[in-house]
Amino acid sequence: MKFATWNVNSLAVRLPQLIDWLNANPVDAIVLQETKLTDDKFPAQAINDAGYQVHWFGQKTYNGVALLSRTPAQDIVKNITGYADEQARLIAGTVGDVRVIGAYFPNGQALDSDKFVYKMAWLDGLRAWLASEMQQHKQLVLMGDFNIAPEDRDCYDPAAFVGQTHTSPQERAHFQALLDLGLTDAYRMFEQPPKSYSWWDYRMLGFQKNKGLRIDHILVSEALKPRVTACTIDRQMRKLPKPSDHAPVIVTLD
DNA sequence: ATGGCAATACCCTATTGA
Repeated sequence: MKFATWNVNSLAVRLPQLIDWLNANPVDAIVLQETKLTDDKFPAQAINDAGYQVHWFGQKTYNGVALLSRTPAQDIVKNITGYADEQARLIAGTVGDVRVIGAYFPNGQALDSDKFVYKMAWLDGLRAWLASEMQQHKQLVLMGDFNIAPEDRDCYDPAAFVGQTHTSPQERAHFQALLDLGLTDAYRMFEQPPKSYSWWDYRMLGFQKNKGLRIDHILVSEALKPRVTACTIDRQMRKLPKPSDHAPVIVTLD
């Protein structure tokens, strides 16, 4: 069984890459972030034709998420129950015996910005909802673009990020709080190449110089953890013409 | 050594991303 997450940075632009990727990587489910499409513009037919069921939840210009699965997903939830949000950032569904949650965490922009206040409140809301969700679904995976680099080794230059978002103690405390709920970072269950990242800035030859961040994550519940056999980042996607700035992350389970 | 991007909306320059 395989699950994946990918921030596509506009599904309108990245749809051909997604279809090609699904053909080459027949995962059981994948969650997408930053589709940047209103619901009426979502390319459901092309995704169905590729062999996937899909639920989506979007808005114009920003955000937007989707859950694709080979078998139909049940009990779909959009955004965080109990946290009123104007932005389309989360979608959940049950695929087989696993509760799959796909999320596009807020960026935060700057530590002193209103957007950072929103990021903290959103994370509070996520944790509260997730705690109850995990009680109802022992086999659960939370994946997406977390916009948090959990450790210094997840950032190409930790010193340069001091005072900025993505690596701040506040954000890392929130990431740890998710782990404390009983979740495990699937990527770190295995030995990985040093300087492994999932996002590289389009500017400054970020990818060519491997100046990146590992901010796209797959967290698994205790019940799911023993089934995990691999977790990888598909860097190849970042090498294509017109790439997303994020690479897909894939987890394999027994 | 430095700086180098992309997508969207709306009206061609601004905003946002991370």
